[in-house]
Amino acid sequence: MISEEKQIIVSLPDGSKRELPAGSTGMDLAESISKSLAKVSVAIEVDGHLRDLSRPLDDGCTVNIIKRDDDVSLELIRHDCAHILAEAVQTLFPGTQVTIGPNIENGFFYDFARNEPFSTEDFEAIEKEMRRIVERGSQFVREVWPRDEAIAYFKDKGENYKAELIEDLPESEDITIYRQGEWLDLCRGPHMPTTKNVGTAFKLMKVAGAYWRGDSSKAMLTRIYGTAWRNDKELKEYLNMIEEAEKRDHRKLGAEMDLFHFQQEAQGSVFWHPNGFTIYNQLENYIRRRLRAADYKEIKTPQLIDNKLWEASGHWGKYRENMFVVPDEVPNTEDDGPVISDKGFDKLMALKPMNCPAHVQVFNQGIKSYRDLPVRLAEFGCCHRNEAHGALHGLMRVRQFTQDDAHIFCTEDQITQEAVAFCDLLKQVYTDLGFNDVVVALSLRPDVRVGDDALWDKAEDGLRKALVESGLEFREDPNEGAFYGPKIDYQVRDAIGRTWQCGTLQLDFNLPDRLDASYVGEDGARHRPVMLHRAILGSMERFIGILIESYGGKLPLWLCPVQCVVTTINPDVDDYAKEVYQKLTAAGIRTEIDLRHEKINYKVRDHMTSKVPVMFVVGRREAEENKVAIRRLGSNDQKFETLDNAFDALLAECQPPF
RNA sequence: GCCGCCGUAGCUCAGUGGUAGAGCGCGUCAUUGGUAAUGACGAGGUCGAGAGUUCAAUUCUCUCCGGCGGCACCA
Repeated sequence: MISEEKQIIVSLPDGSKRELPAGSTGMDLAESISKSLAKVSVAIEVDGHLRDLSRPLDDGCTVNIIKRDDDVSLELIRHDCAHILAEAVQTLFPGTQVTIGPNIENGFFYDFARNEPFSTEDFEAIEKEMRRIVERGSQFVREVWPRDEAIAYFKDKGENYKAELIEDLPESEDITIYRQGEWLDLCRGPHMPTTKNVGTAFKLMKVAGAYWRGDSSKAMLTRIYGTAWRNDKELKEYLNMIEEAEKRDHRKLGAEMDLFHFQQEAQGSVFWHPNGFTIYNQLENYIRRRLRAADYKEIKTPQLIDNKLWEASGHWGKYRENMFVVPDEVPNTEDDGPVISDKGFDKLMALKPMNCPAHVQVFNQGIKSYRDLPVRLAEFGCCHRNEAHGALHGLMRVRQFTQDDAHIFCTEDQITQEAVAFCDLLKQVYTDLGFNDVVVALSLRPDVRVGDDALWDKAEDGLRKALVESGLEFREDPNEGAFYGPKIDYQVRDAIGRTWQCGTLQLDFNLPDRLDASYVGEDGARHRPVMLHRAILGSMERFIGILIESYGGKLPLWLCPVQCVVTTINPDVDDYAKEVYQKLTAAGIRTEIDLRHEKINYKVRDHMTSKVPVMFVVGRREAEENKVAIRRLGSNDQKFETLDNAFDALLAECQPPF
């Protein structure tokens, strides 16, 4: 009997089409292609959206069958893992409420509400239970529930967080539940066919606190993080990568290379050591040269400024909680009585948390004509911010830091040219410093804002054009701009993949108005300039932290604290070594001489472990022939060169990129 | 700031209810060496701070400080 059943037609990624009975699922499609394909399939991608293999296909759609080996299946494995973790935790720790558990980069997490905190000592038992659930091979079954029923079900189980989630889902959305055996969870899906598809390549990594719905006024939940991969090899590689990355931690290398330290009397502020400050100065000088060439004028503004200016700028109201406030009063030095009198609190000053208001003061001196614009004022501006204690992180997040800051005052018509010039300059600097993995975001107008739409149009177009011309890939974030203007943020990654904001370009239509900056236009009337806040490195401290991690301490020669060590094999050649040392030092190469009576093996190891990039080793042979033996960090070879040739080559290599 | 973990010599760490140990580093001596650790000896610690329990606390409890991992924050 020929069925009159309706047929549907679906397209495959290669363009071919297949006809299937209506109601056929992804699995049916896979089976129609081949049994072996069906075996390894875990999901389908329908018109670009991942779906369960068990969902029926729509007529005319394009279907990509996802195999477990495919890259996209990683997110399924991780998401399934989160569910399995939740079931395991509820099995072992009854009374624990589940909340949310998404897949993330490299793994997954699940947030639990429980009176007792979890500890990493619980991991072994939880992982064992997870493996049992995987082995059990329960099917993931998708169900659509009526909203009220779902809310009632979770409330009845004491799962108040889940009930709240459902209550907040839009009416238009189906309430979907995924079952795995006896256990179920509210979930949008999709999932793989069974828990067995998750495999065994997962590991719980850490416990952490996390606020419910990311809101610090709400309950603190316990988050368990895990990592999950397609196979044990991938898992092992990832764990090795993490281990290697941790060796590049700038806090660790900072101590090993004797660059800087922190201590609790000045928590969150850096004590730069000679080695570290050499890097700092080299970097600062490089930026200074770049800025001069780009027609910036360097200034220096006060650290301590009366609160009247902060009130005028608006920071006193909005930013004060992060400011260090200082009474402008001679403190009481008697043993009795308070250090500061009541009156002292009426006369307050603050350490600047940013440089902008001070730069407007410099701009405001005298009368500016449109012919003076753009005015570009740069400062290596030392700022203090009273950051939350939990936010401090080595050089990356400190309480005292120096921005490579500048403010450009220009007309509305100059926004684009200035943005283009800045993006070019930033790209050039990042290239010189060896960065190409930069996350760039363009943040566009929020709902609440100052300035009219025509100005925002001009500003956003200018920034977009600048980014396109600079050739960096970027994403656009609607609504994410500041109320005072759109901005570009440049983020770079540290050794273990955390991103840190470094460069920024922010347009400001507000501050010139608040602080009454103006210029005389061609028409003889006074106009408001547009203000561009911009930094290339962001903070000297943070950027040096990133540099250290990015190079694993093996910095480019021009930034190295010690560029060359001259050392001897035996004391007979001390005089020759000194001669070599003086030649290099006289040429400005940062050189140290090591005449210790140690074996050459010991001295080589010593300097290699301190990451000295180049050693000139001299013995009797070299002294007689006026040569040096060159030993470089990261190589086990040595090269013999005449002193003159070695010197010329080294000197050339020590030159900064600009 | 919130949750959790941690704090022993300059560094990395072991250890114990009866006031401490290793390696590296440091100092002295010997060694005069050919490319990633020469040997011996020695100095060095109020066991983060304060309080409590105890005959006795570095060890157990609490509070504080700091560090680490997250979260929140980073106009």
